[in-house]
Amino acid sequence: MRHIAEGVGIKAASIYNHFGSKQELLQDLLMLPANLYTEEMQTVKNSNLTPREKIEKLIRHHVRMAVEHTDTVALIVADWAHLEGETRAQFFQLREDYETDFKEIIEIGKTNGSFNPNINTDVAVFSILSTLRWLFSWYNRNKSFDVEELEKQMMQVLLSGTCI
Amino acid sequence: MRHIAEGVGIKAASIYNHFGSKQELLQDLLMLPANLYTEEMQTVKNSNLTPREKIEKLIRHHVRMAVEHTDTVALIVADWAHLEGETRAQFFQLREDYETDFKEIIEIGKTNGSFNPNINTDVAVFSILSTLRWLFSWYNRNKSFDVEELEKQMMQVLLSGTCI
DNA sequence: GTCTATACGCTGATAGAC
DNA sequence: GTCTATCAGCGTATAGAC
Repeated sequence: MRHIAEGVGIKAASIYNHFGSKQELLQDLLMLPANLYTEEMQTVKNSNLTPREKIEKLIRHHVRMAVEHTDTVALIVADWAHLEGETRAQFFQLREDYETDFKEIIEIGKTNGSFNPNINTDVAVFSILSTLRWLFSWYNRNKSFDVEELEKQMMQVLLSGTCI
Repeated sequence: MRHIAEGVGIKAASIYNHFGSKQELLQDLLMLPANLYTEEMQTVKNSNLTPREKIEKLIRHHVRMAVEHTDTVALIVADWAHLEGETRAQFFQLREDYETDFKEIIEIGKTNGSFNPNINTDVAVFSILSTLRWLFSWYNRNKSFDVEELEKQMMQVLLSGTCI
């Protein structure tokens, strides 16, 4: 709290005029951006895009978040583990629902020919989301990389692989 | 230190008869397994496998580590950030060298037709290693998954992608 | 090599003056 | 809404008995 206070030019005690506790501060910083992923998922689900287009739109959203809100994504990925009680359960639920929706899109895509039915959906989604979650750390070291090129590359690597 | 001591049935103070400090304990736990990745990379580099086979061998090694030494990999991935001083720099170097070697294999593979020359090597390697680093957490929730099937799936997802 | 006792810095948080 | 003063708890680590 002392470090955070120093960052905004006040003393630690003054933070408690704005947030009830350190935990409440963490919750306010985490949950709002976390909900952005859920909202994007709802938009995608309610669209009439193909499964392939839906996954591409979600990937683009992850890339945009990593690029435009690098620090916020870093906070979510690194510090969700410090959430407690009700809010922690709520975050877990958001995350689990997101993954379930993601998998469902892939499953449907498997049946209509846009995704390879031989791949395990669990493994594939884990791989895609692992990469997208930590993309902020890659971008932190490659800030000059063109955003549209990054989107294109992520699409190719995550969907078509690195081989010929 | 109290928790660790409790885990082995002694008091926290007694740990200091075996390790000079908490930091030293962390270093001993981290650096030995971290070197296993470097050793495997040396073996692969000195082999006469094709680039594609080299990457496949490295992927298999990551999967084996995640499955057979789940807790150790979790420790490395989560707690390397708490390393200090000389050892921290040493860990960074190991990791950086590993990534450089990994990228070099892909680059060579691009020129002789086993990897897609249109993909950005940095992005591809980041994606592959992100997945492999966090695989331990997936396996923690899917311990019953067959190891050979997991190897096969990882190979397919990371190298050929999820699309048709 | 284990224990108890203890030092001491850092952390989150509160009380109360301004 | 900010500050100073202060607290209680926890963390790592040491001293010294057994």
